[in-house]
Amino acid sequence: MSVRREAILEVLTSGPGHLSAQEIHRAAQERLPRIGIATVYRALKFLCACGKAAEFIPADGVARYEPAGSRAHHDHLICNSCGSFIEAVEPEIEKLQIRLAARHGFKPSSHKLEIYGICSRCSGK
Amino acid sequence: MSVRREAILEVLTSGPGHLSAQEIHRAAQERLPRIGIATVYRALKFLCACGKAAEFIPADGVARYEPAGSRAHHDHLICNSCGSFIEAVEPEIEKLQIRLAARHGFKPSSHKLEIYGICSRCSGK
DNA sequence: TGGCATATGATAACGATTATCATTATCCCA
DNA sequence: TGGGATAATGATAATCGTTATCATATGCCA
Ligand SMILES: [Mn+2]
Ligand SMILES: [Mn+2]
Ligand SMILES: [Zn+2]
Ligand SMILES: [Zn+2]
Repeated sequence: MSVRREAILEVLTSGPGHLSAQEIHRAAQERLPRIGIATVYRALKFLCACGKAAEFIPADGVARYEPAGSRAHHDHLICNSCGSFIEAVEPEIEKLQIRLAARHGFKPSSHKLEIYGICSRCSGK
Repeated sequence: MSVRREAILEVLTSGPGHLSAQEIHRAAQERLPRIGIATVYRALKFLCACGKAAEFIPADGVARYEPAGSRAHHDHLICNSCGSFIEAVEPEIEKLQIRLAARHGFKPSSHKLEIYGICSRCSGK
């Protein structure tokens, strides 16, 4: 773990989470002003490969990253209005997914459940 | 509906489904050799807007399209080995998703469930 | 037929990501 | 400790999917 990779992991764990590579780059530049965007992409790939970060790609096709390893799996509720990500998990859904896959002779290794809509803050309640 | 938009809709409904824009372009060129890629993108946007097609973006970030309107909602099992898309639906999951969202004060408008793994053909059974 | 809106194709532009390559930092052992 | 292998870095070019632009073509109705 080089000093930049440490810094990027620190951005992931201390920041608001669910950041894009560009956002991570901007945040990292506050500590390491000369860090390049290529280093950020390389570090993120490295951190994902060793299980310290996880990448996911929402409907706009831009990859986002969050810390992993110590954190449990979860799904995302994504607000179409403010863009915020709400983390949620429903164990029953997880179980049913496995059964659904099995019913089709499919061996699941990962899954992505994203629910798009309007968060409580944006719906003005 | 212009002749090209008809042709592209025909590609969507008659082909193997879950095609990317580039794949749709290639297929459409077999009937309309001079059709441009820009027309394909425009037609796909048009068809999605009027409910005749649906776009979804899997984990590689490349948009794929399928016919819509007459077809019911479904989720996808995506094979990491051969890239095939298996359509599946589990009504119980659909219900639980709505409850999960409600629990967070979230008003869902759409969702995407993709399960990645190995299909029965590729697992050699 | 003329006029105007829409559709089209070629191509430039764009944003995210990856590849390249020269330069630096880091590691490891004589 | 020194120096050479090795890995990491930053600048930048290249790539890929997608969108924007613009001139031309086509369709449609008065
Ligand atoms: Mn998350
Ligand atoms: Mn489908
Ligand atoms: Zn919101
Ligand atoms: Zn397969």
